[in-house]
Amino acid sequence: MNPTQLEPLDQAIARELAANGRCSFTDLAEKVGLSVSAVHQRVRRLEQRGVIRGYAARLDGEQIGLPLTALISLTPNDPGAPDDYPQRLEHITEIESCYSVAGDESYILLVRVASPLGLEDLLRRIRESAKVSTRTTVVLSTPFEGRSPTL
Amino acid sequence: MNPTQLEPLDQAIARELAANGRCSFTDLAEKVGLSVSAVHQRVRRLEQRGVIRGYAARLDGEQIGLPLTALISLTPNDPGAPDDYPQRLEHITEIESCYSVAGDESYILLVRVASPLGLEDLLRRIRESAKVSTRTTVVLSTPFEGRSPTL
DNA sequence: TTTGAAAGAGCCTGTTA
DNA sequence: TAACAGGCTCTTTCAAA
Repeated sequence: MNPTQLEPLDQAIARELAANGRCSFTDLAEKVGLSVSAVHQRVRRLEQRGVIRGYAARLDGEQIGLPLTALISLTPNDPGAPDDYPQRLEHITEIESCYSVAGDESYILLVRVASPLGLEDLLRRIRESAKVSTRTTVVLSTPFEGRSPTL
Repeated sequence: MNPTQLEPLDQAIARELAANGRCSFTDLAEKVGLSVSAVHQRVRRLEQRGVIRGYAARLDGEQIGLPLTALISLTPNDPGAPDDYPQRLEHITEIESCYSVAGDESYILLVRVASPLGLEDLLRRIRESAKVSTRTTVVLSTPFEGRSPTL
């Protein structure tokens, strides 16, 4: 599944792009010590292989009108039902991430909403869409988030 | 703090860059219906204001050698100690995100490691650095993650 | 897989409206 | 604020090793 392991050069490229997603190929080439075209080719390959899944601007929740973050744990109401919860939740755009977890609960969602009222409405939609009970943990502040991994 | 609210044009730009962080200014200009230089100016302003906090390649944890994700809840050992936990944890690069939360626990961390042994070692370092008890929820799979918000 | 070169596309500044 | 025009940089493809 994991062919060999990421080559050091690819590792360096991925690390750099994780930290600075808009880095130019020229800069990238300098940093990893390859020609521009060689770097270009490797980046394309990393994208094709799915090592790089995409690029995103990281936005400030406060400033884009979604100041309220929460973690929502899901417990199935009907333990016999088929486990298609992610599909049932996919259309709810307030859900940024969905993790299937080991433990008392089945899933944990990370969501962002505009207000407590928005959270209330979101919870209602999650419960209805997925037939689950929810337990919500409100995020008070975010000391740091989305740091790039050390490869 | 949130001057007025994000203008529709800035909103469109932020939305596009959240979905496609490497989008060229030329494409961006077409999509939002402005000239390239006007878009350029707005993007720079969004970056300066901190609406856009940066750009990142989204990497596949499996393929970069960090297949194990976990959520770790922290409870202070000494409730009287000053609350500088984020600072105490900042240097631990396996911690991708750190949320201060309302509830039984004080913080929730999202971490990525290479193996169960790596997780064990990480937990030890977290407990030592921050003087906390930990409760760990292992992520079994990630149906989706880091979706861009709907502005 | 890497390089270098070359053409085109895109970036970005200064100026004008 | 936005558009335009320039000079310059970056991207992308190609042939060669």
